[in-house]
Amino acid sequence: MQMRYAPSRDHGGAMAMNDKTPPDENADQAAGGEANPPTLKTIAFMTGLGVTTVSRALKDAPEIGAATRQRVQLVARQIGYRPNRAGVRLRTGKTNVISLVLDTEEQVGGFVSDLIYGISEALAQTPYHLVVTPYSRNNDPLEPVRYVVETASADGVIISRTEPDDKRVRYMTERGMPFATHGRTHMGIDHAFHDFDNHAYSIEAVKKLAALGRKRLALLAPPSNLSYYHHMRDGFADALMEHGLSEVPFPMATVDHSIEDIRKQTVELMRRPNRPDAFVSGAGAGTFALVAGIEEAGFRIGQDVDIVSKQSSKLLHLLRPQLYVVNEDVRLAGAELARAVLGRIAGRDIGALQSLSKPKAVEAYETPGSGKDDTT
Amino acid sequence: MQMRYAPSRDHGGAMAMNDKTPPDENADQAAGGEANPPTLKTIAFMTGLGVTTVSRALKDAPEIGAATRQRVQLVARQIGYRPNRAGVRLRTGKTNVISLVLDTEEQVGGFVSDLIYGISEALAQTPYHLVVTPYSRNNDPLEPVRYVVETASADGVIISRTEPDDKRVRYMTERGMPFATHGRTHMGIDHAFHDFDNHAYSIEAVKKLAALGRKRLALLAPPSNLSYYHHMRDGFADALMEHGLSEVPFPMATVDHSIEDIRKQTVELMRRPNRPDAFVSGAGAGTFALVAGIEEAGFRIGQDVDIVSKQSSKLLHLLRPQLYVVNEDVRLAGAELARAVLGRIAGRDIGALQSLSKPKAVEAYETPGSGKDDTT
DNA sequence: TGCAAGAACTGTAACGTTTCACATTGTGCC
DNA sequence: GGCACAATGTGAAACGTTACAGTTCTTGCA
Repeated sequence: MQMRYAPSRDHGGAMAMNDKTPPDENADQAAGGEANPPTLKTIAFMTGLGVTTVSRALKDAPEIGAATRQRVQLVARQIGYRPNRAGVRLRTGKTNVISLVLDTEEQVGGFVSDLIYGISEALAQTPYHLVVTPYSRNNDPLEPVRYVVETASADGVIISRTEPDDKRVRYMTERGMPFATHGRTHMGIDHAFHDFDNHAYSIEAVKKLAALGRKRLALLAPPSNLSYYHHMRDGFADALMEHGLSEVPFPMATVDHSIEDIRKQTVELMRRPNRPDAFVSGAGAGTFALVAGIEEAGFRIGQDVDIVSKQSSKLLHLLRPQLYVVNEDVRLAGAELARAVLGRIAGRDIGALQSLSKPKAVEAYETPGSGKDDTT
Repeated sequence: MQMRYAPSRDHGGAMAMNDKTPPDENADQAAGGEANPPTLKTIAFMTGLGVTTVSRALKDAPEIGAATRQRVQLVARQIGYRPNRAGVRLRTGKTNVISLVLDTEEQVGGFVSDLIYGISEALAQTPYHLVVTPYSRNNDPLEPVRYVVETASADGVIISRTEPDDKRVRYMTERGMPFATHGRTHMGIDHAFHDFDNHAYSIEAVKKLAALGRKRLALLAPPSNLSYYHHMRDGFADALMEHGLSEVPFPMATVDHSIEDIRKQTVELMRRPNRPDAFVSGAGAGTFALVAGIEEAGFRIGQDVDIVSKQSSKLLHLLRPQLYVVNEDVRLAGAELARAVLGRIAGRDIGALQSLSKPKAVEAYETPGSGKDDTT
């Protein structure tokens, strides 16, 4: 698949061998050596054009003749030309990078993996790279964002752990940095986001528990500074009201607490006289702790207590088949978030870049072997 | 914290206002406007030096006077100078990027999150960014690596899912790309790695099961193409021999299979006449499936069957307290891997960049509340 | 025929950095 | 006094790209 350096097409006008200098020592005709990666200059030399023309031709600029354009693009493809990221970035400021800002204390459960995979998938067919920018929950969450903005080290940012009044959102909006949030805000700023509908989730969860005849419900909620705390809590409260159920407050535990803490708090809660007879849980890992605490206090899931839990992995039914679960597709969330930032970067309308993922129905355990068993 | 542009220190020789042009419109003395980020030129202008001198002074080059060096560094610090990554990269080829190459079908369990957090932590105090380069298990694992090498888009690479004869290792070694592997190889190539000692792990696991009086053990192993399959299997076999136990083959399930598949296979295995009375499991998520399968077949953990399992999260004891676990610190692995690549990039000796993490002792469930209870 | 206008292409400069080869001192030594 | 030589600093060029301001043709039209 060898391209000749001075094509003899008698097609465009002056095609005489010109004096353009070949890029460095590439002149030794592809002698099987360690050829440096081709640049615009390489293509310019091969086609006999100027680098400006080549640059333009590759991005379909209108002032380049159709024949030339095709010729350049053909050559570029043949020799596997890839624009040098540093060159582009230096000249234009465009980094082709999306920064995912992550809290490194994030709870277990594959949440982060799935998010990253989802984003990666969406970015795969684009020139964008994904860089992970971590921060510790103890530090200012604004700091990593400020870093990215100040150093202009990404074209777009994805953040999670969104708060109702989120300074990162305000900051990036002010600075004009495209971004998308995992979770919504309530601060009068319109921005791209993807969110799981936790309001609907807790309504469904309560409905399920009501149908099971449960009366006194506790909520294992997110930390109260996060937006989805409010969504989940509001849905919970609304549904309690609607079904005439009461809440057993459980303020000492959130999904951010350690497994150990949640377990302890649950034991304590269950030993109270007015213990709950059901839980709605905001996170899979937390549910592990809930179950442990409940059983340690001497009660049984599905009998004394029912639990509806969100989960992003599929492990809960293996923990206790009696659990009711709602699956949250975090991988999808990642893909949506990527789509959203890319949209913002491309200048698309914010309205089109906001999505809410409705929870599926509450699932009970489906006894295995009920499907077709293929062997023996 | 305002720096004057023409400092009046009568210290170094000629300090007269020179003709060097101020960088773009920064000349309007920090008028509260959107000042562009400072560059070498900015510092050169402020100090009255040439950009070459400034560049040298900042990297402690020997041909710069101590006084000048300090002066430059002071100014740089004051105005918050950060080298422009694109500039450096274009000029030197150095990207200040570490690429983590990940299989996006990776099993659940927070493995990836922890790895990333570990790496991030180690990278935090360096100029390095972490970019995640995904690939699908269906595609050629060499492809993402080739991409990184060909486009020189990172200074170093971390790979996992290492095979005994790993073409990625060969490729990167040939191309001189610094890298570290999560897992060892056996191909006569010396390279940086971090690994968990799975050989020791399965020996400990078998020992534990032997002590419990178990006789017929099955192994939920990694897929046989991966290096640690052999380590784990060899340790398993050695220990069986030593303790005079026998193996019940369990070849139809590996830790890479879906939860569902493992569960099914386990049920089938347990219904055989010569069912195992114990398992050694290579992964936490797999153990969930094992437990489900065992119980579905009508047996009880801790009674009819014992299991020793590796885990990276801390959930197994909440699943069944009767399980025996060995914790694998993946976050540590991440940090070690980062240290290792950085070491390779710095040209350090390979020998110093190989580490093996010994398993801790096999842990039984510690009944909660046995420690100090602080409330009530 | 002359000329304006368009089409097609080009060179130069710039982004911020480092490297190279060179310039300007002052200093020690004979 | 002259000279070599450190010590210290310097401008220019280059990395690969794109934007700007031309330049060279061809073509249409008065």
